[in-house]
Amino acid sequence: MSKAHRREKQPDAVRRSLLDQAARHAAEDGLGALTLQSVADAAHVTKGGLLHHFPSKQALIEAVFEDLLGTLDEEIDRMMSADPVAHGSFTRAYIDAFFQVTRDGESSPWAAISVSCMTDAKLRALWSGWMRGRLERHAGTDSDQPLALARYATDGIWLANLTEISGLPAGELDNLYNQLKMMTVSP
Amino acid sequence: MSKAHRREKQPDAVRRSLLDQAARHAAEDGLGALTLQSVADAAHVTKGGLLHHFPSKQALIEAVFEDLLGTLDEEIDRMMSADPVAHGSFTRAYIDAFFQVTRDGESSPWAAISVSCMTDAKLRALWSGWMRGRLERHAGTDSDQPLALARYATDGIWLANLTEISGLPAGELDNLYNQLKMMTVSP
DNA sequence: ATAAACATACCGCGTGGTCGGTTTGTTTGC
DNA sequence: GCAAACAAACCGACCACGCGGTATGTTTAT
Repeated sequence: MSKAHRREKQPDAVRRSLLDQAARHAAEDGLGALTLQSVADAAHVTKGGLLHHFPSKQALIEAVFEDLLGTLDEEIDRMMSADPVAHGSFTRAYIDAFFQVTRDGESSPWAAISVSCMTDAKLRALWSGWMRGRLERHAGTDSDQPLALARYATDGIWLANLTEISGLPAGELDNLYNQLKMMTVSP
Repeated sequence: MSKAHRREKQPDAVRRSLLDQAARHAAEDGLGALTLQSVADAAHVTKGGLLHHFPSKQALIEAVFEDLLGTLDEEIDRMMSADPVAHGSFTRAYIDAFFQVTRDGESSPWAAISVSCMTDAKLRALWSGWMRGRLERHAGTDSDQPLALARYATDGIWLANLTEISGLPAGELDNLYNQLKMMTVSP
């Protein structure tokens, strides 16, 4: 019994809240368990209100994913601009970004979403498109094979961290992080 | 309109068929799209018959996963026994096994299942348990950090291969494979 | 006045799961 | 050897529920 239509209209804030809550719920219970009702409730809006912003469930999910990709882009750009060395700068930023969400654990919106993303063809395309674009853009500095291997290993670690109940031990995580970072500075 | 109850009873064969068809459907359309009805149909049994073998959908899925883990175990054991070098023998078998299903692409039962496995807490536990047990068992030969990194990279490659629409190019796959194998023979 | 931003009520449908019955196998008693 | 008795395998009809989505009303902003 929400009364959002009696209060001041704030479409942007509502939309933002919907995206955030959808990401949260997906991260907690998996994308499969995501419900329009639960998201609407969490954002203090009715299901009808949600469907006004996003015409379908699929549209909502894609919007969440694109939003997440956007913040990832910003973060990586920020890190890259702070990196004095050119060679492997994208790979280092990639590693840093993923270890950051890895340390955050399940609280990170990325947790379940990017995993469940594989089940959805559209999201898969979005992700691989993002990755392809990014690799093209940094072809000059990040196309070496050892760098690719470091990125793959990062993905694997991130994946393993999700499967483990309480995440990988912090010490081991640090070791892996350092080793990966070293891989990016070789010729 | 199945008439399986009129024909000769063959519970083992039916159970096997149910597991296979469930794995197939999950691999094709994702675990989320898995339906008791579709699995039962594919196995030429009614939904009631299916629920006689597996008391719930969850039970079916877990059984499929355990079955898959069993075949993976066999395969890895077989490969390890054919490996003359002790150091890193499990890691090599692990790499080989995963590259095999990677090359198979979506046709492999592992495709969608192990991805969707992350969304389900029970399956996650099964997988991490399997991995933990295996690592303990081969602690003497496969506990080096470079080996762990190689395994993580394998996971990452396998994951990337799923996200790409038509899989990674075969040539690049071979390069990565060789590089990983070389990582396992260092001191 | 008009459109956007919501709420409310409702529907169709597919789903997982239950239940009682029917057929086939297997064991037991004589 | 042969029924009777019991258990396992399987069917077919059914149900309750939750889901995504629609249609329409009401409030607010411009």
